[in-house]
Amino acid sequence: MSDLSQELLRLRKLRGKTLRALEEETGISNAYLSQLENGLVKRPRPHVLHKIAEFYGVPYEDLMTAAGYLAPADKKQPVDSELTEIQLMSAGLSDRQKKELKKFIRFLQHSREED
Amino acid sequence: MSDLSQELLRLRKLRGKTLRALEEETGISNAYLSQLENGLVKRPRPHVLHKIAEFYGVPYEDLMTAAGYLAPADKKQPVDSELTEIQLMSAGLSDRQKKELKKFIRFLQHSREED
DNA sequence: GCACCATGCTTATAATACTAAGCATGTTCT
DNA sequence: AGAACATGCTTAGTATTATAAGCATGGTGC
Repeated sequence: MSDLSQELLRLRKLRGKTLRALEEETGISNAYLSQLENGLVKRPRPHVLHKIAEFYGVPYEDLMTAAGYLAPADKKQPVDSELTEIQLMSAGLSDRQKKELKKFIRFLQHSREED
Repeated sequence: MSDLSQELLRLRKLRGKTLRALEEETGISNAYLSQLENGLVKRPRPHVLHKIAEFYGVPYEDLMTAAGYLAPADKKQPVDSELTEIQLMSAGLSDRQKKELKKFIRFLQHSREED
C-alpha cells in the first residue's frame, strides 16, 4: 500500500467516480487503475500519472512525488563548493585559456589517481 | 536521436568516460547505455535517469526534462557554455586533482595573455 | 604478422508495466 | 425471484524496459 495508491483511491472517492468512468476519461484501463489503487504496481510510468493528474486537476508533480519520482519539496541539490570555485575562477579567463584549461582537465581525467 | 540521447552522449564525452566505466559506476549495463545514447529507448525509467544524473553531478530534473517527463523549467541565466563544460569535466576529479586544477587556473590568471 | 584487450554495438532473454477479457458480488428494475 | 446492469477485481497475454552474452572494429605491444 504505497503512498501513491492511497492518494489515487482517495482522489477517486472524493470525485465520486468509478474505475470505468476513469478509464473512459483517461484512456487507462480500469484493470490497471485497480492495480494502481491496490499497490500492485511498483513504479507506474510518468505519463500514466500525468493523465490521472490532469483529470483530477491536481499537480502532476504531486503524483510524481507520491510515486517516489521527485523529492518532496524541491530544494536545490547540494553543489560541490570546490566546483563552484573552479567555475568562478575560470570565468575571467580568455577563450584560448579556457581551451587550454579543458585540455589540462582532460589530462587529469586520464591520469590514474582517483583517490 | 532524442534530446535526451544527445545530452547523455555529450555528458559522457565531456567526462571522458567509456560505456563500461559508466556501467561500473552506475550499475546500468553498457548495452543499455548505448541504446539510450542512440535513442533506441523511448522512455527510460526515472530511476535510471536518477543514477546517471547523480553520477554526472547534473540536476536530476534536467534529465527528466530532457526525457519529456517534466516541463522545461524557467530559462536559466545564459551561461558561458565553455564554463559549463569546464565544470562538468571537473566534476569527476578527485579533491587533490581539483586543488591542482585550481593552481593551474591561478597560473593562467597570472600569465599575461588576455587576447 | 598476430595475440590481446578496450570500446561501442547487437541480439536473445528476463522483468515489469499495461491491456483485454472475463469473474464475483451487489443493486435495481419488473 | 430473476434478468440486466454496474462495480471492483483477477488473470492471461502484449509491449516495453533493462540485462547478459557475445560480435565487430580498432589500437597496442610482442
